[in-house]
Parts: sequence; structure tokens; C-alpha cells
Amino acid sequence: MYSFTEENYIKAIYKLQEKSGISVNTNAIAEIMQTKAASVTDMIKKLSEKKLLSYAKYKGVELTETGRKMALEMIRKHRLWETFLYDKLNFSWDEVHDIAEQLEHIKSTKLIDCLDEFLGFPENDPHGDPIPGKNGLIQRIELYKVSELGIGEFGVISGVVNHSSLFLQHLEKNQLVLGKGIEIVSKSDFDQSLRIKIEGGIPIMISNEVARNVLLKKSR
Amino acid sequence: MYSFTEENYIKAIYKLQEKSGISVNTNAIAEIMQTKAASVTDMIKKLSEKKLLSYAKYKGVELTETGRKMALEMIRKHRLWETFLYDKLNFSWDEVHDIAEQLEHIKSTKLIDCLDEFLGFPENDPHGDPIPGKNGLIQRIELYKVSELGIGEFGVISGVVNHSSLFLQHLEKNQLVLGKGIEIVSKSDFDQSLRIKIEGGIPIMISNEVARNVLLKKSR
DNA sequence: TAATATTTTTAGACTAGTCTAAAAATATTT
DNA sequence: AAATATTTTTAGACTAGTCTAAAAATATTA
Repeated sequence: MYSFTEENYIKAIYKLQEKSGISVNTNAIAEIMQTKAASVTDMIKKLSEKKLLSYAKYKGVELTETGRKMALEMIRKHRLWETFLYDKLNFSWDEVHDIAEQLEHIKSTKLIDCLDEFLGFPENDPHGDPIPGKNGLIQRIELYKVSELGIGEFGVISGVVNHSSLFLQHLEKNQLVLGKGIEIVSKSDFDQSLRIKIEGGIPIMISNEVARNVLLKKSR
Repeated sequence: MYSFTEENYIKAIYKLQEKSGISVNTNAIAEIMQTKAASVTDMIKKLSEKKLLSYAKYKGVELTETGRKMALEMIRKHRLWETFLYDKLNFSWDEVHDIAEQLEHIKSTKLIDCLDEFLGFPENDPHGDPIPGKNGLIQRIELYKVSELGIGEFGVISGVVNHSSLFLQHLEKNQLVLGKGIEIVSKSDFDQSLRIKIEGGIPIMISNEVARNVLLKKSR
């Protein structure tokens, strides 16, 4: 059985590996874990001894197969709990993360499967992120940043890059929520802000910052 | 914010105070917490410094008002989660305790109230134990052990004294579950075992041990 | 009352996880 | 290639929580 801290480290490393490709460095882990580089070195030595990652001094770390499986289990639990909080308990999508961060550590071989069934085997969490299956497989579809679309193109909001509370609240306030269709009307050459038309709403302006953090499934 | 260990100690002390009246001794706490007396002494010193209990060497401990409130919050959370596992995720009543022991530590000012609402503000958990309200008040009714009833008396199964997994499984196997009416048919002078008639079932024998651990609401 | 048994506390050692400061290694700049 | 900057590791100190063994206090028995 692994400690909460061990599980959190493995999850953080998995996320960094997803972004950067292969190897993950000490400072990057320290930043996500909100701790000091020395603490990271201490912990990754232990995790290496437990065969969850492979590590050589000054060479960064990579999760082992065991580590990756553990990470995917954590992500599955996290996203299923977020879905429960959102769908069943009416939490808003910017409130669910911190609670799911705690719930994901519950040790029970059966609980998360029962929750999965209870929720109707959802494929995505409230932010549009894919929920890994019991077998650890993630079903991904190709998503595009709003900033990557051209004038006249359409898409359906299906994810967010930035999960911060403030950002999610900003999106909700502007009706930029999962499932909404949008069309790119025009783009400013000056600051790359966009004028977009939201399905069921009036055209609005969004900054380039927002455009780079909202993900779409392309449509027509 | 309190640690999991601190919360567990407070809960254990509350339960012991409920049984024994006022003061609780070190060995009793050690037994519930499955730890050594020395560890208990160390911890109750800390909890005393945090004003959760009052403590004098060799004199046992008593929870303060703050400690009692915290204990009732923990019990409320525990029982609501047990109810969720049982009612919504179809866990059996002997499986819920260990999972609820973990879930009760989730820190969120809003979560348990949303869960309470989601469950329809239940008054009892799957074992018949009363669920404290948000205000900390427990609604109790008078229950009797089966062994306290006379021949010909009736009652409805409304609680259990012993919460062990094996005992709960034994009860379920014998249809001795919450809500069932029973009538005392006869009693053996030899070993105090009882012959009882269960509503909707055939008469069965139960040992004195079982009779002392099943609680009834009296009826007619 | 004294001897014995039991309970509780204290002292010191341990692990898990954190930190700061300094040392070691690597990367970058000149 | 040398100097400088940055990253990473190591050493030692800290807290939380645990343990064993011994000491202290209380309870029980003779």
C-alpha cells in the first residue's frame, strides 16, 4: 500500500511525462508538488527503490510500467470522483478538483468500480478530460485549441487546458462550457483576440489567452 | 486543520465516553486505536494542548466541548458515507465501515452537506445508528437488546451493538436485518438461546450472544 | 502495611516526510 | 577553456507519529 504522498508524486510525474515526452526533472516535480528540490530527490530515491520509477542522478526520472499503471488508476479515481461531485452533488466544475484530490486516495478494491457503474460508466470528467477504463486505457479524441481554428470554422467545446478555479469560473461566466458549439467570426491582427459566435448566444470577444486554453472537437 | 490520526483519536475517545460515562483511560484508547499505551500518552498530551480534551496524568481524559463537536462531525460524516455506500453503490452493510473510516477524513466545508441532501437527509445509517444533524444533535430512540424481551413480546430490528464484519454477515445470512419484525417464542433455561419468529420467515434459534447484540424497537 | 501486579508516563530510538545550507554536478556564457 | 549560473544532491535538523524498555504511579492482594 502506498502513502498519499507517494501517490501524489507518481501522478505529478505522469502528468509531466505526458507533456514533456520522456524524462522529467527535479525542479519540474518540485513545482507541481509545491515543495523543495531536496524533498523531491529524497522521495524519488524511495520511489525508485519501490520500482515505481527509474532514476539516475542528474538524469531525470521516468515512470516504470508499474508506476504508469498506478498513475492511471489515480487519474481514473480522480476523474470519476469529479464526475460524481458534478453530476450528483451539483458542485460546479471549478470546485471539484481539490475534493477529488483527497477522494482519489481512498483504498478499496471495489469502490471505484461501483462508483463507475453508479455514474453510468462516463467517458469524460466535467472538464472534458477522458476517464481511463478499469484496464487503464484512455480513449482520446483529437482536440484543437480555439486559437488553432480559422475564420468561419466550427467546433464543440470539449476540454480545457488550464484547470485553475479562476479560469473555469471565467469560462462559465461567459457561457464557454462543455458541449457548446462555437464559430470563429473574426480575428484581431493586433492582439490575436477572437470574435466568436456561441451556439444559443450572442457573439463575444475572447482573448488569445482564453483561445489557447479552450479545446474543441471540430465540427463541419 | 486536524490530522487523520488526531481525528481518529477524538472519535475513539468519544465512543468510549459514550459507553463508560465520563473519563476514559489510556489502555482503553490504545485498544480501540490498535496502538501502544505510550503512543496514546504522547497523543493525548498534544490533543490537550489543542484544547480538544482535558487530561491530567493517571486521571484519564475527557473531551472538551470543542472535542465533542469534532467527534460528532466525524460520526456524521462516517454514517452518511456508510449510507451512501449502502443505498447508492449497493455495498452490503458489513463492507461499508472500513471505507467510511477513510471517507470521513475528507476536508471540505460543503461536501458532507451536499451528500446529506443527495441521500434525502437520512436519520440512520445501514446499521440503524442515528446520524447526527448538521447542528450536532443526535435523535435517539429507546432500543432494547433482543435478550431483554420476554416470551411473546414483539419488536422491530433497529440496530446492532457489534459491528464486526463476521457478525453482520451472520445476521444477514439469518435474515436478521434492519426493519424486520420479530417475536420471542421461547427461551432455553440451559444456555439462554432463544427461539424467535421472524416476520416473513420460519422460526429460528438464536444464541444468547446474538440476542445480546441485536437491538429492537419494541412494538405491541 | 508491605509486597506484588498493573497501568501510565518518560526517554530514547525509529520511519516518513519536510526543510535549509552547503557541496557536487551540469549547463551556459564569455 | 575558464568563469559563472543553475540544477541537483547530500547532510543534518525538524515535526508527526510510532515503538520498546525502564521508571513512576496507582491498584490490588496478602
